[in-house]
Amino acid sequence: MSRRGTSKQESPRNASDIESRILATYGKLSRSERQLADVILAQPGGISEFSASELAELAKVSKATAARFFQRLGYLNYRSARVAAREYRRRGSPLDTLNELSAPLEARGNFGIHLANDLANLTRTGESAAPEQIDAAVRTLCKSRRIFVVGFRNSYALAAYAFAVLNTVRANVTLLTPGNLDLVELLADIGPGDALFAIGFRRCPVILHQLLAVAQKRKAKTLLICDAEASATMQWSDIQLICDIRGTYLFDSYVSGISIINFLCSTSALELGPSAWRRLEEIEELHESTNDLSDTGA
Amino acid sequence: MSRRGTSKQESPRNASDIESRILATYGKLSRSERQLADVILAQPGGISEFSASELAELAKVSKATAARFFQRLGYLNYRSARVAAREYRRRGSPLDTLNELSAPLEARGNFGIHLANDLANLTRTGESAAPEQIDAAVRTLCKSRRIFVVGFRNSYALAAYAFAVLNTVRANVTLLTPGNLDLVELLADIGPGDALFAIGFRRCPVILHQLLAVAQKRKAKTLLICDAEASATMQWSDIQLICDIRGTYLFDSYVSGISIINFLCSTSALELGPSAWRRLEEIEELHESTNDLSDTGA
DNA sequence: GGCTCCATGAAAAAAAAGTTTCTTCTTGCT
DNA sequence: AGCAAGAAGAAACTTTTTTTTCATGGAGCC
Repeated sequence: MSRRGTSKQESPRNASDIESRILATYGKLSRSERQLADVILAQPGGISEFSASELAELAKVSKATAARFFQRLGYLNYRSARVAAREYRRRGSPLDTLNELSAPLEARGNFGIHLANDLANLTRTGESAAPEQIDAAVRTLCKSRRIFVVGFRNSYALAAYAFAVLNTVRANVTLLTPGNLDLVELLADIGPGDALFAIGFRRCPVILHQLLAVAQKRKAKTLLICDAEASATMQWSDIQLICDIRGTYLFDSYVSGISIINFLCSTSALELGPSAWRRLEEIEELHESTNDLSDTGA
Repeated sequence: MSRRGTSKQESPRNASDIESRILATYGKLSRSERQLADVILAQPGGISEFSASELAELAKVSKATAARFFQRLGYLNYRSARVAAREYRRRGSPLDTLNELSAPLEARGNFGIHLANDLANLTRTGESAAPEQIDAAVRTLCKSRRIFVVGFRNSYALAAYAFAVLNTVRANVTLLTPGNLDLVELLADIGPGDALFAIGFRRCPVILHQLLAVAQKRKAKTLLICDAEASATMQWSDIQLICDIRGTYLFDSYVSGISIINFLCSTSALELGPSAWRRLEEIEELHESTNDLSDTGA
């Protein structure tokens, strides 16, 4: 019982978060206070990541003003504002429910953060992508006689995707599955006119370097999709496409890799024109004739 | 030359974030340190929201230990760890990108359009995602004794991804590779306490239905990631996560699928807690001892 | 057993952070 | 102009946080 927090301890307002409180009084703020308000509102992570002094400094305002600001906002002091912000942000975390009463956990909030991060990855990747590298990649994918697709560990999934899509668009695409001896055959086989399409995101095995190096030595084109940290690998490839892969928590995000691969293959299909369409059509017919797809819809 | 960061200032490691640093040494930590590590890893928002004292209290450990912990992790002091965490989290903030570019995407020609489409897919998927389905999915991934991951055609790549990530987090995960006889073995083997994690995007073969149906009949949990058009398949699964997959040109876009899978696995790791972290560390160590990764960076 | 080594917490010391006081400055009003 | 009110910074002050020092206790070794 007892809605704690309505006591004199805290603010009379029951406004939930700092942002609301600020916005509710934004018009009545003085110049310095507004500077502070602006700084605070501009923090996507909320104020709990900052000390009052830091905020003051960011707003080019004295610590005194900052201290007063939070009191005027209705908090007992900065500390209580900070923990309030933290609690607020925390609502909706799966851990919450886990810790508090293991009943139905409600994971709403964090998913949003996760998606926002992936959105940012995509956007940044798009911004930094070099058009001429993309062009070169498409040309390579279209003009090479044979294409070998390779990727290890996490990158294997992307390689599998690239293979699946590319293979519907053109012939002579091979996915080198890790762990078998195809790799050796490749080394014996690859040459001018071929291309090695490598996916080499963070934590990729050294063998990828070796494959790229050999392919290059044999005059095959080498195309690498990787992240910015893979600079060691990049030097072994003719064309590099660099993706943003930052994840919110433990794992890197590969959405931008997937997206680029899709784009490359789509564009290649466009470039190949009728031959690609004919192939797509044939594949479709094959599936229909074997009747193995279940797309009857709703 | 010039491995910045080797100076006395900071750590010799170039590990980017605190979580990585912790995982890299998790096994070598003492009891108290591990308590701290657990508390820290359990914070989805990172440490920057907390003071070292607060962390110490949460971990039931003295402030002294906390202070030492961050130094041992390679930071100059707690403050620098906190700032690092904040910076790390900040990179890639959606605000960053939203504020800074927003316009130029469309100036990027077809690639920009393509990316914009993927962005929209992600956003829509996020908006329509049902939190209780996500919760249920995470619970299933954590609590099931064994998990079988399956996907055909394009969905195979996503299944491979799901397998790769899930497998770093928990044991008893199996990827059913299409085309071999594992499928039959599965049918004989699966039962209550197991889960079938199926990726069934458009144009999936009927065998997926069959697998799901059998799993369900045998009281295994069935979890399906699919698109809105797969309603025929959905009826065979206990939990459905529906992604937007509209592509700009020939191919569907799987970015939202990748994103959801990443989220599910991350959240599962959080929920599994120490057991997941220990596993991550073991895997990391195995790779290090076999020396097969090439992460030396620049 | 006696020894060292190391982890740990308690407490002291050092350093920041946060709050209050006091003074200055601006602004608006008469 | 003179005055009052309020805002803001500097600096003094208080509180909290962080680091270091020191003492204790346990694990492993001779």
